[in-house]
Amino acid sequence: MDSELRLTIARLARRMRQERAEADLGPSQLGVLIALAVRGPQTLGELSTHERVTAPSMNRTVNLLEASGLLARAASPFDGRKVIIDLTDAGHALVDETKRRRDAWFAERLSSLSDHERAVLDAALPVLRKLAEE
Amino acid sequence: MDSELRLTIARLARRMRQERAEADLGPSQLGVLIALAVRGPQTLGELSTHERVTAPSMNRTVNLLEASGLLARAASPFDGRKVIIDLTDAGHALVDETKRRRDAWFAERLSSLSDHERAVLDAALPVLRKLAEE
DNA sequence: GCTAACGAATTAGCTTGGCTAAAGACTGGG
DNA sequence: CCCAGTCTTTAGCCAAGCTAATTCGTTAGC
Repeated sequence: MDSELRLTIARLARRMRQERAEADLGPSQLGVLIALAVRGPQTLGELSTHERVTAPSMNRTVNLLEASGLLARAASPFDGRKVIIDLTDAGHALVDETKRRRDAWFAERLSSLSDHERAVLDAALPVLRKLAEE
Repeated sequence: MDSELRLTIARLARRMRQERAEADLGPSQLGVLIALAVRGPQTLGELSTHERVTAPSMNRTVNLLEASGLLARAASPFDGRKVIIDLTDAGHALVDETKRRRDAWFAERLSSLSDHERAVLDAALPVLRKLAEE
Protein backbone atom coordinates (compact mmCIF):
# COMPACT_ATOMS: atom_id res chain seq x y z
CA MET A 1 0.00 0.00 0.00
CA ASP A 2 2.67 2.53 1.02
CA SER A 3 4.94 0.85 -1.37
CA GLU A 4 2.20 1.12 -3.99
CA LEU A 5 2.21 4.90 -3.66
CA ARG A 6 5.97 5.02 -3.79
CA LEU A 7 6.06 2.91 -6.94
CA THR A 8 3.36 4.96 -8.60
CA ILE A 9 5.21 8.20 -7.96
CA ALA A 10 8.40 6.64 -9.27
CA ARG A 11 6.65 5.44 -12.40
CA LEU A 12 5.04 8.79 -13.03
CA ALA A 13 8.29 10.68 -12.60
CA ARG A 14 9.95 8.22 -14.90
CA ARG A 15 7.37 8.84 -17.61
CA MET A 16 7.86 12.54 -17.09
CA ARG A 17 11.62 12.37 -17.40
CA GLN A 18 11.34 10.40 -20.60
CA GLU A 19 9.28 13.23 -21.99
CA ARG A 20 12.39 15.36 -22.19
CA ALA A 21 13.60 16.48 -25.56
CA GLU A 22 13.38 20.05 -26.73
CA ALA A 23 16.87 21.45 -26.93
CA ASP A 24 19.78 19.06 -27.30
CA LEU A 25 20.79 19.49 -23.69
CA GLY A 26 21.06 16.60 -21.29
CA PRO A 27 18.92 16.53 -18.15
CA SER A 28 21.86 17.67 -16.00
CA GLN A 29 22.49 20.77 -18.06
CA LEU A 30 18.81 21.60 -18.09
CA GLY A 31 18.68 21.02 -14.34
CA VAL A 32 21.41 23.59 -13.76
CA LEU A 33 19.72 26.17 -15.93
CA ILE A 34 16.43 25.64 -14.12
CA ALA A 35 18.12 25.89 -10.72
CA LEU A 36 19.62 29.23 -11.78
CA ALA A 37 16.27 30.45 -13.05
CA VAL A 38 14.49 29.47 -9.84
CA ARG A 39 17.10 30.38 -7.24
CA GLY A 40 18.97 33.16 -8.98
CA PRO A 41 22.76 33.61 -9.41
CA GLN A 42 24.83 31.24 -7.30
CA THR A 43 28.38 30.09 -6.72
CA LEU A 44 29.58 26.84 -8.20
CA GLY A 45 29.60 25.31 -4.72
CA GLU A 46 26.00 26.26 -4.05
CA LEU A 47 24.97 24.83 -7.40
CA SER A 48 26.74 21.55 -6.83
CA THR A 49 25.25 21.19 -3.34
CA HIS A 50 21.75 21.87 -4.58
CA GLU A 51 22.06 19.49 -7.53
CA ARG A 52 23.64 16.88 -5.26
CA VAL A 53 26.70 16.51 -7.42
CA THR A 54 30.40 16.99 -6.67
CA ALA A 55 32.03 20.30 -7.47
CA PRO A 56 34.15 18.87 -10.31
CA SER A 57 31.06 17.39 -11.97
CA MET A 58 29.23 20.67 -11.68
CA ASN A 59 32.26 22.52 -12.97
CA ARG A 60 32.27 20.47 -16.14
CA THR A 61 28.55 20.89 -16.74
CA VAL A 62 28.95 24.64 -16.21
CA ASN A 63 31.81 24.65 -18.72
CA LEU A 64 29.58 23.12 -21.37
CA LEU A 65 26.78 25.56 -20.68
CA GLU A 66 29.18 28.49 -20.70
CA ALA A 67 30.57 27.33 -24.04
CA SER A 68 27.00 27.25 -25.34
CA GLY A 69 26.49 30.82 -24.16
CA LEU A 70 23.64 29.87 -21.80
CA LEU A 71 25.30 31.06 -18.60
CA ALA A 72 28.22 33.26 -17.55
CA ARG A 73 30.81 33.24 -14.77
CA ALA A 74 31.76 36.35 -12.79
CA ALA A 75 34.22 36.76 -9.93
CA SER A 76 32.67 37.34 -6.53
CA PRO A 77 33.40 40.88 -5.33
CA PHE A 78 33.58 39.67 -1.71
CA ASP A 79 35.66 36.53 -1.99
CA GLY A 80 38.16 36.04 -4.76
CA ARG A 81 37.95 32.29 -4.50
CA LYS A 82 34.28 32.21 -5.44
CA VAL A 83 32.71 32.41 -8.84
CA ILE A 84 29.18 33.66 -9.36
CA ILE A 85 27.24 31.89 -12.08
CA ASP A 86 24.18 33.35 -13.75
CA LEU A 87 22.00 32.80 -16.79
CA THR A 88 22.51 34.81 -19.95
CA ASP A 89 19.50 36.05 -21.90
CA ALA A 90 19.77 32.98 -24.10
CA GLY A 91 19.74 30.82 -20.98
CA HIS A 92 16.62 32.49 -19.65
CA ALA A 93 14.91 32.07 -23.01
CA LEU A 94 15.77 28.38 -23.10
CA VAL A 95 14.44 27.79 -19.59
CA ASP A 96 11.21 29.61 -20.39
CA GLU A 97 10.72 27.58 -23.53
CA THR A 98 11.41 24.32 -21.73
CA LYS A 99 9.05 25.13 -18.91
CA ARG A 100 6.34 26.02 -21.39
CA ARG A 101 6.72 22.72 -23.20
CA ARG A 102 6.82 20.57 -20.09
CA ASP A 103 3.86 22.31 -18.58
CA ALA A 104 1.99 21.73 -21.81
CA TRP A 105 2.81 18.04 -21.70
CA PHE A 106 1.70 17.76 -18.10
CA ALA A 107 -1.46 19.80 -18.69
CA GLU A 108 -2.28 17.42 -21.50
CA ARG A 109 -2.04 14.50 -19.07
CA LEU A 110 -4.16 16.36 -16.54
CA SER A 111 -6.84 17.07 -19.13
CA SER A 112 -7.76 13.40 -19.15
CA LEU A 113 -8.86 13.73 -15.53
CA SER A 114 -12.24 14.74 -14.15
CA ASP A 115 -12.71 17.93 -12.14
CA HIS A 116 -12.96 15.83 -9.02
CA GLU A 117 -9.71 14.03 -9.75
CA ARG A 118 -7.93 17.32 -10.32
CA ALA A 119 -9.28 18.59 -7.01
CA VAL A 120 -7.91 15.50 -5.29
CA LEU A 121 -4.47 16.16 -6.77
CA ASP A 122 -4.68 19.77 -5.73
CA ALA A 123 -5.33 18.70 -2.17
CA ALA A 124 -2.42 16.27 -2.31
CA LEU A 125 0.08 18.84 -3.55
CA PRO A 126 1.01 20.33 -0.17
CA VAL A 127 1.40 16.85 1.28
CA LEU A 128 3.61 15.73 -1.57
CA ARG A 129 5.63 18.89 -1.17
CA LYS A 130 6.13 18.05 2.48
CA LEU A 131 7.30 14.56 1.56
CA ALA A 132 9.79 16.00 -0.87
CA GLU A 133 11.33 18.33 1.69
CA GLU A 134 15.03 17.98 2.33
CA MET B 1 -0.04 25.39 -9.99
CA ASP B 2 0.00 22.48 -12.40
CA SER B 3 3.66 22.98 -12.88
CA GLU B 4 4.14 23.04 -9.11
CA LEU B 5 2.70 19.54 -8.94
CA ARG B 6 4.87 18.37 -11.78
CA LEU B 7 8.00 19.78 -10.16
CA THR B 8 7.12 18.39 -6.74
CA ILE B 9 6.63 14.89 -8.09
CA ALA B 10 9.92 15.11 -9.94
CA ARG B 11 11.74 16.24 -6.83
CA LEU B 12 10.24 13.53 -4.68
CA ALA B 13 11.14 10.80 -7.13
CA ARG B 14 14.62 12.21 -7.47
CA ARG B 15 15.13 12.02 -3.73
CA MET B 16 13.75 8.47 -3.69
CA ARG B 17 16.10 7.24 -6.34
CA GLN B 18 19.00 8.07 -4.09
CA GLU B 19 18.00 5.22 -1.79
CA ARG B 20 19.52 2.07 -3.12
CA ALA B 21 21.27 -1.09 -2.08
CA GLU B 22 24.85 -0.88 -0.94
CA ALA B 23 26.18 -2.27 -4.19
CA ASP B 24 27.70 0.46 -6.32
CA LEU B 25 25.36 0.16 -9.26
CA GLY B 26 24.31 3.09 -11.39
CA PRO B 27 20.62 3.95 -11.72
CA SER B 28 20.40 2.35 -15.16
CA GLN B 29 21.71 -0.96 -13.91
CA LEU B 30 19.30 -0.90 -11.02
CA GLY B 31 16.48 -0.03 -13.38
CA VAL B 32 17.18 -3.08 -15.47
CA LEU B 33 17.28 -5.37 -12.46
CA ILE B 34 13.98 -3.99 -11.19
CA ALA B 35 12.37 -4.36 -14.62
CA LEU B 36 13.44 -8.00 -14.64
CA ALA B 37 12.10 -8.53 -11.12
CA VAL B 38 8.74 -6.95 -11.96
CA ARG B 39 8.18 -8.23 -15.49
CA GLY B 40 10.13 -11.47 -15.46
CA PRO B 41 12.68 -12.80 -17.96
CA GLN B 42 12.83 -10.81 -21.18
CA THR B 43 14.79 -10.48 -24.39
CA LEU B 44 17.30 -7.71 -24.79
CA GLY B 45 14.97 -6.00 -27.24
CA GLU B 46 12.05 -6.05 -24.82
CA LEU B 47 14.26 -4.65 -22.10
CA SER B 48 15.57 -1.82 -24.26
CA THR B 49 12.06 -0.92 -25.41
CA HIS B 50 10.72 -0.87 -21.88
CA GLU B 51 13.64 1.16 -20.54
CA ARG B 52 13.36 3.46 -23.56
CA VAL B 53 16.97 3.04 -24.49
CA THR B 54 18.63 1.81 -27.69
CA ALA B 55 19.58 -1.84 -27.98
CA PRO B 56 23.34 -1.13 -27.94
CA SER B 57 22.99 0.89 -24.72
CA MET B 58 21.00 -1.87 -23.11
CA ASN B 59 23.48 -4.42 -24.33
CA ARG B 60 26.29 -2.66 -22.55
CA THR B 61 24.37 -2.29 -19.32
CA VAL B 62 23.49 -5.98 -19.48
CA ASN B 63 27.16 -6.80 -20.02
CA LEU B 64 28.12 -5.02 -16.81
CA LEU B 65 25.37 -6.72 -14.84
CA GLU B 66 26.29 -10.09 -16.29
CA ALA B 67 29.92 -9.53 -15.31
CA SER B 68 28.74 -8.75 -11.78
CA GLY B 69 26.80 -12.01 -11.72
CA LEU B 70 23.46 -10.27 -11.20
CA LEU B 71 21.78 -11.56 -14.34
CA ALA B 72 22.34 -14.29 -16.94
CA ARG B 73 21.83 -14.62 -20.66
CA ALA B 74 20.27 -17.72 -22.23
CA ALA B 75 19.53 -18.48 -25.87
CA SER B 76 15.85 -18.46 -26.78
CA PRO B 77 14.66 -21.99 -27.62
CA PHE B 78 12.26 -20.60 -30.22
CA ASP B 79 14.35 -18.03 -32.02
CA GLY B 80 18.11 -18.31 -32.23
CA ARG B 81 18.52 -14.58 -32.72
CA LYS B 82 16.99 -13.74 -29.39
CA VAL B 83 18.61 -13.81 -25.99
CA ILE B 84 16.58 -14.28 -22.84
CA ILE B 85 17.83 -12.33 -19.87
CA ASP B 86 16.93 -13.20 -16.30
CA LEU B 87 18.02 -12.37 -12.77
CA THR B 88 20.37 -14.66 -10.88
CA ASP B 89 19.78 -15.33 -7.19
CA ALA B 90 22.23 -12.55 -6.39
CA GLY B 91 20.26 -10.21 -8.65
CA HIS B 92 17.00 -11.06 -6.90
CA ALA B 93 18.63 -10.48 -3.53
CA LEU B 94 19.90 -7.09 -4.57
CA VAL B 95 16.51 -5.99 -5.88
CA ASP B 96 14.86 -7.14 -2.67
CA GLU B 97 17.30 -5.21 -0.57
CA THR B 98 16.80 -2.05 -2.61
CA LYS B 99 13.03 -2.35 -2.36
CA ARG B 100 13.34 -2.87 1.37
CA ARG B 101 15.45 0.24 1.77
CA ARG B 102 13.23 2.40 -0.39
CA ASP B 103 10.10 1.24 1.38
CA ALA B 104 11.75 1.97 4.72
CA TRP B 105 12.81 5.41 3.59
CA PHE B 106 9.34 6.16 2.28
CA ALA B 107 7.61 4.84 5.38
CA GLU B 108 9.87 7.07 7.43
CA ARG B 109 8.81 10.08 5.41
CA LEU B 110 5.15 9.11 5.70
CA SER B 111 5.47 8.84 9.47
CA SER B 112 5.98 12.60 9.68
CA LEU B 113 2.50 13.15 8.26
CA SER B 114 -0.78 13.44 10.11
CA ASP B 115 -3.56 10.89 9.66
CA HIS B 116 -5.43 13.41 7.57
CA GLU B 117 -2.46 13.99 5.31
CA ARG B 118 -2.03 10.28 4.79
CA ALA B 119 -5.72 10.01 3.90
CA VAL B 120 -5.27 12.75 1.31
CA LEU B 121 -2.40 10.84 -0.24
CA ASP B 122 -4.42 7.67 -0.23
CA ALA B 123 -7.18 9.42 -2.14
CA ALA B 124 -4.65 10.76 -4.63
CA LEU B 125 -3.11 7.37 -5.33
CA PRO B 126 -5.60 6.21 -7.98
CA VAL B 127 -5.37 9.57 -9.72
CA LEU B 128 -1.59 9.48 -9.77
CA ARG B 129 -1.76 5.95 -11.08
CA LYS B 130 -3.97 7.15 -13.91
CA LEU B 131 -1.52 9.91 -14.75
CA ALA B 132 1.29 7.39 -14.82
CA GLU B 133 -0.45 5.13 -17.32
CA GLU B 134 1.41 4.50 -20.55
C1' DG C 1 53.15 40.87 8.85
C1' DC C 2 54.43 35.96 7.81
C1' DT C 3 53.25 31.67 7.42
C1' DA C 4 50.47 27.75 7.85
C1' DA C 5 46.06 26.00 7.47
C1' DC C 6 41.81 26.15 5.16
C1' DG C 7 38.29 26.68 1.38
C1' DA C 8 36.67 27.25 -3.42
C1' DA C 9 37.35 26.28 -8.01
C1' DT C 10 39.60 23.79 -11.28
C1' DT C 11 42.30 19.96 -13.80
C1' DA C 12 43.29 15.11 -14.71
C1' DG C 13 41.98 10.58 -15.18
C1' DC C 14 38.62 6.86 -14.50
C1' DT C 15 33.85 4.85 -15.23
C1' DT C 16 28.92 4.49 -16.62
C1' DG C 17 25.63 5.00 -19.91
C1' DG C 18 23.45 7.53 -23.68
C1' DC C 19 23.80 7.70 -29.04
C1' DT C 20 24.69 6.19 -34.30
C1' DA C 21 26.72 3.23 -37.73
C1' DA C 22 27.76 -1.04 -39.06
C1' DA C 23 28.68 -5.97 -38.66
C1' DG C 24 27.13 -10.89 -37.23
C1' DA C 25 23.80 -14.36 -36.48
C1' DC C 26 19.60 -16.20 -37.42
C1' DT C 27 14.72 -16.72 -39.60
C1' DG C 28 11.31 -17.20 -43.02
C1' DG C 29 9.17 -16.43 -47.64
C1' DG C 30 9.59 -17.27 -52.35
C1' DC D 1 18.89 -21.89 -51.40
C1' DC D 2 18.94 -17.08 -51.31
C1' DC D 3 17.49 -12.66 -49.86
C1' DA D 4 15.38 -9.49 -47.06
C1' DG D 5 14.27 -8.51 -42.63
C1' DT D 6 15.02 -8.94 -37.44
C1' DC D 7 17.74 -9.31 -33.19
C1' DT D 8 22.07 -8.82 -30.97
C1' DT D 9 26.57 -7.25 -30.69
C1' DT D 10 30.85 -4.35 -31.60
C1' DA D 11 33.03 0.06 -32.22
C1' DG D 12 33.55 4.71 -31.46
C1' DC D 13 31.72 9.23 -30.01
C1' DC D 14 30.17 12.26 -26.04
C1' DA D 15 27.91 13.65 -21.54
C1' DA D 16 28.22 13.34 -16.82
C1' DG D 17 29.17 11.04 -12.51
C1' DC D 18 33.27 10.10 -9.27
C1' DT D 19 38.11 10.71 -6.55
C1' DA D 20 42.63 12.72 -6.14
C1' DA D 21 45.40 16.42 -6.61
C1' DT D 22 46.44 21.38 -7.99
C1' DT D 23 45.88 26.37 -7.91
C1' DC D 24 44.71 30.42 -5.84
C1' DG D 25 42.66 33.29 -2.40
C1' DT D 26 41.38 33.87 2.51
C1' DT D 27 41.97 33.53 7.44
C1' DA D 28 44.19 32.52 11.87
C1' DG D 29 48.12 31.98 14.88
C1' DC D 30 52.18 33.53 16.23
